[in-house]
Amino acid sequence: MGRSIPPLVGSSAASPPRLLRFGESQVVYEQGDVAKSWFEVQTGIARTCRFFPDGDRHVIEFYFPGDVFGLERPWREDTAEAVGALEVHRRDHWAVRPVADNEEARLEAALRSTRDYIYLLGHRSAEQRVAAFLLRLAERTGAKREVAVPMSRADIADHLRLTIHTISRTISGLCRRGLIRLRNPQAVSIIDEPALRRLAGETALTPPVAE
Amino acid sequence: MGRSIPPLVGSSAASPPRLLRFGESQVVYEQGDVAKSWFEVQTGIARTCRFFPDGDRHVIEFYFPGDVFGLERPWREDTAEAVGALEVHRRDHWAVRPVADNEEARLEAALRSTRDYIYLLGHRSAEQRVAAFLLRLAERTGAKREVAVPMSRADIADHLRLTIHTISRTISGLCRRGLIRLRNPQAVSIIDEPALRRLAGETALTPPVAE
DNA sequence: CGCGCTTTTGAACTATGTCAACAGAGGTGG
DNA sequence: CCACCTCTGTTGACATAGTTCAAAAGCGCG
Repeated sequence: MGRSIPPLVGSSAASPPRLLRFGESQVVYEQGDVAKSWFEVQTGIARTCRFFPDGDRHVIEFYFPGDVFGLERPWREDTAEAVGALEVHRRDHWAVRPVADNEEARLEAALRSTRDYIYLLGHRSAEQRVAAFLLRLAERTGAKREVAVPMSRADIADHLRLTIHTISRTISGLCRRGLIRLRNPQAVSIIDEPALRRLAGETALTPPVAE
Repeated sequence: MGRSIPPLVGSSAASPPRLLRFGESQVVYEQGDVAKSWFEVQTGIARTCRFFPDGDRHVIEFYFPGDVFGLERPWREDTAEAVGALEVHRRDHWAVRPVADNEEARLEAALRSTRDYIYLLGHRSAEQRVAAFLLRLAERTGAKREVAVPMSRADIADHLRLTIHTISRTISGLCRRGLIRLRNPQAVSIIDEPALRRLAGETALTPPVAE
């Protein structure tokens, strides 16, 4: 499944993108900050999260190389952090930004994807969520069989709204049933993709959308 | 809490709104239809839902008099139905539509509200959800103490992602604890609003947004 | 009155969370 | 190079919120 983000417009010659590097869990920007720029992942993975008064964390989305994030204005709706080593291009000027039409398209896509996410959260079991997550991970990273899982169990748990225990148990369960194999905690082999797909449910998730 | 929907523009003289009436559970438009018009509730309540292959239903939102719904294009993302008797004004022409800027604002508001909704679904207990639902109902209908609950328990359940049993039990529980009183299943009196608010959690929900 | 709805309530079940312990990988310093 | 430490992931035993199943209670309507 491809990216549905509209192409960017404007010449970057006007303000060349700056390459920024972040380490494990370093903050790219913080919830509530004034938004002055947006980012494109070069290498590594970024995550956006919201933190709640009760100390709870919600991982909204993961961004992979080529993905764009941090487009929202005027304030950051969420905090962006590096999952492991991360390189991003920062664009400082709003002149270099999706045009208005595309902005609307972007928001619509974001809304649609958010709704699929609500479906995942509201209507699917732990096993279905994990299956769907792995499949999407494979799709998004272009992996066929050997899927890299660079984020921690805690990241996955806070994204799927489960605990690390349930994630771990569920993954073990999928292994036991022969749907996947675990070379190591960060490397999953998909053995029986059709079964995994069946488990995840037909309802494909729409691709993620930058914000 | 007020509506955050931008004001509408365009003269309705060009195409006068048409008044339509619907009865209990009649369909205003259906998921997948081509969107040719949008609606403003005059009297009664409308609900938008999504239906899933497994027969599951998700009630996305309720719309009260003055609320606008069905703005999305080019296809209906969800089905709109009447909750009891409903009168709406239909606007047939897209000329009479929020302007582009406002459209963007609307989508942003919708996205924000959807995120609060995710928070409700992902991080709150049944009791907290029901409390929040009742308070929002009161706010939206301008009720102080005597809140009308025109939708069925099934509607509420499919909106809060619980079963009718849990809804019913939870409401009974709130009664037993003296936070509310139940004159009849469709009429709740809020007795201890501060306690109800505390229960619902600080995190106020943003007002609903038409689509 | 009797039927068909919605709501309420009770009892048993189950998925997931909580608590607790252990295992393995990697890093650091002796 | 090994001993130790920390951090993450795994696993087990138990707790519990919410579901499921079953039935009764209220209510409108023919």
